[in-house]
Amino acid sequence: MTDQPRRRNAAQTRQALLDVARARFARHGYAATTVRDIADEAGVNVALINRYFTSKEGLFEACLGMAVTDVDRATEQVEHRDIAEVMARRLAGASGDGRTHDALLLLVRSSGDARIDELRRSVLRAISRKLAGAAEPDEAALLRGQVVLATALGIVLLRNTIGVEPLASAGEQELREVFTDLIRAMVA
Amino acid sequence: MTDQPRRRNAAQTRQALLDVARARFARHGYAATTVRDIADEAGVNVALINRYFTSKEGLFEACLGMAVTDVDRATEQVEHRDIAEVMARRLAGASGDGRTHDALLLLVRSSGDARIDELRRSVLRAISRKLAGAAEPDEAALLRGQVVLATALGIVLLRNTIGVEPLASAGEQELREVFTDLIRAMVA
DNA sequence: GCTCGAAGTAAACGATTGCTGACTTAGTAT
DNA sequence: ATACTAAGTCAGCAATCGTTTACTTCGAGC
Repeated sequence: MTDQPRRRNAAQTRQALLDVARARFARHGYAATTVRDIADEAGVNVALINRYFTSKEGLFEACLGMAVTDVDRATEQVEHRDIAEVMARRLAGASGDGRTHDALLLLVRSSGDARIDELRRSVLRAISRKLAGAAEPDEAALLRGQVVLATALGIVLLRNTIGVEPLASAGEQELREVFTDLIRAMVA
Repeated sequence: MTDQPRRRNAAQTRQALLDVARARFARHGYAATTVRDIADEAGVNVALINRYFTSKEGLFEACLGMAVTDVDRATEQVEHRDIAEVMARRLAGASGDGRTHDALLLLVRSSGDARIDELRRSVLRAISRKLAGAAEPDEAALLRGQVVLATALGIVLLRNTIGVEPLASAGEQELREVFTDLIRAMVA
């Protein structure tokens, strides 16, 4: 917040739209999310979505880009052997840690556009490569990395979006324990 | 097929709608699926959806019910200690085995209706209870069962819906191997 | 203080959504 | 053969969707 809160600020408005859209796309999916809902929650006029992002799909793609940036930043300085530990901590984090969870959820949501879907696939592959725990994993290791990724996605789904007990309100400690066991069996 | 194919057959039409709807709801989600799409693919008039299922949500709920029946029938005569093996085989099955995969996918799709969501949660809890491998699992065992369920859901998502390689075209043998390892580490 | 471009607003557009009611057709029982 | 009911059709409703256009308002630079 280096600049004082101007009432008219394009960058700020753009960011507000991105934040709201990301959360809603992640939690309810693309089709179930309305541009009017997004604009209203962001306290912004609907037309600005098209002005800043061309279309609803453009906004979705921008959200995906932001999520990718988040994932990259969260993993770039982490040693391969520590990835699992970091992911366990993020996953087990309180439900309030929406950013990480939404980033993962976004990666399983589709807008129906083939080009965006391909982008999403490449990101998922990149993540599973890191989860495989090797710089240049062979196919078998990559497969196991993707199974770990599948578990992470499933956990976020069951825990945050659907809210299945006791997983939804499991403590960070015990969840991390289970996830660590899993990783040891899969990629260690 | 005990009765000859009459041209007008309510039960047959109803079932055709159910089959198509289940596949589309599972693969594209509730909101992204159109009643007209369902009717067209089933070769049936749109109005019949409302006649037989009251509403789009009614059809969705009926699909969920059918999926529940499928899951029950697939697990009722299986010993607790064999559940994992059975699930591994189903999961690893060819992508053509749509029924099992769609049944799982349906359980992570929401229509937005709170009552249906609660039904869905109870089904997911029941499955994870079986996966926990004990008749009366304690909370810790139940949690691990839900993590296994999360993995299964994530795998179907990545493998069938999104199509991430090499998971999407992994052979039944190797996938089953990995999943068996996972279960051994989680609930064995 | 005036101006001019950027930021934001309002209203409506065409298309599509789920759904309904009046209608037609097919099959069966008498 | 005829009548009656169930199965299926058709056209259109009201609501909502994403998007566009013309407009108003703010705020910085001269």
